Amino acid sequence: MPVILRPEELTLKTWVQFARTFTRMARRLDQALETHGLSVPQFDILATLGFQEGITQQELAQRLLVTKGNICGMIDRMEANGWVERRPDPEDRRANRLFLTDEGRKLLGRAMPDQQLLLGRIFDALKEGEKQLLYQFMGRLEDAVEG
Amino acid sequence: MPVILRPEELTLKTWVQFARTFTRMARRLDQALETHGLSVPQFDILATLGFQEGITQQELAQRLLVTKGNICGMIDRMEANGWVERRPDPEDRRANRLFLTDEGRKLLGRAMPDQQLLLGRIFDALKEGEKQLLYQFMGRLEDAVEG
DNA sequence: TATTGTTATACTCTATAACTATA
DNA sequence: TATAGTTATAGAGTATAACAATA
Repeated sequence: MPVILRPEELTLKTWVQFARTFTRMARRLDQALETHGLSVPQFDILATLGFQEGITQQELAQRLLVTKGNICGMIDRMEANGWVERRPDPEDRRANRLFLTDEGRKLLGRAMPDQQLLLGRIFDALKEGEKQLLYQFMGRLEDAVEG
Repeated sequence: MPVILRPEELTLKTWVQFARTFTRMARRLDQALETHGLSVPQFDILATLGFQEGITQQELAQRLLVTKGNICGMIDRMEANGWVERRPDPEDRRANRLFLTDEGRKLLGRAMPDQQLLLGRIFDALKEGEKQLLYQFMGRLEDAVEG
């Protein structure tokens, strides 16, 4: 039975529940990633490169909403682990293009199905149309954030 | 015009958008809290105590989904700032009961309206019924997280 | 024995800012 | 001048685990 909230308290409570749900889901996903020796930000980088290789560090930073200094350190560690590779951009000698190594691709191939399975089980709580709606709501909320 | 996604990609994309929206909103709220010298976790503690004073550190930890060791350090810093107060529980000498100081209450009184204004502006992107729906979805998703 | 809180330790992610090399 | 990346630094929040006091 759905809880109905009064308008005055609805916004705040929705945000609190939003944050709570995000935290719980993120931790569950993090827990699953640990079995692969990955953190969430590292997985995000692997997944982004799996989707589109050859982007620059700057582009990666913008997609993941972090600074380039942050990405630089992340890539240092991930390159040391043999998961990703920096290749000089032949047309702009300031820039690096980022690629997955074979090992990085294999690692992503092991971790991604886990994540999808977990997400699938959780999102089973919503019907197809509800998921579409949620996706929409998220987009509208993101657009409504100023700055 | 709403974007329609194919079922196969919907779950993953919804999660990615979910995480992205949460991050953006949390940073915007954090930015506003900085003007009061507060972090998000600190605000969460003030708000929790503003809602219900006299809880123990353990109870606070459980509500905020963090460990008691974490809370202990947070309260150390916030007590040093003069925002909260530990009072020994007369009935259980192991426990502390937590209270806002006058200054903590004033600080919360300054920071909370900011946060509510910001949230109000962002959540204006959703109609009343949509907010209710989102609140519901979040509760169902949280319940679907195992562990 | 179990629980509350404390302490010590360590780690990850994050940001800022100054620096370099190129554009 | 502006941009891509690097480096150094700092800080917050988080967890784990061992410990003390009390229940």
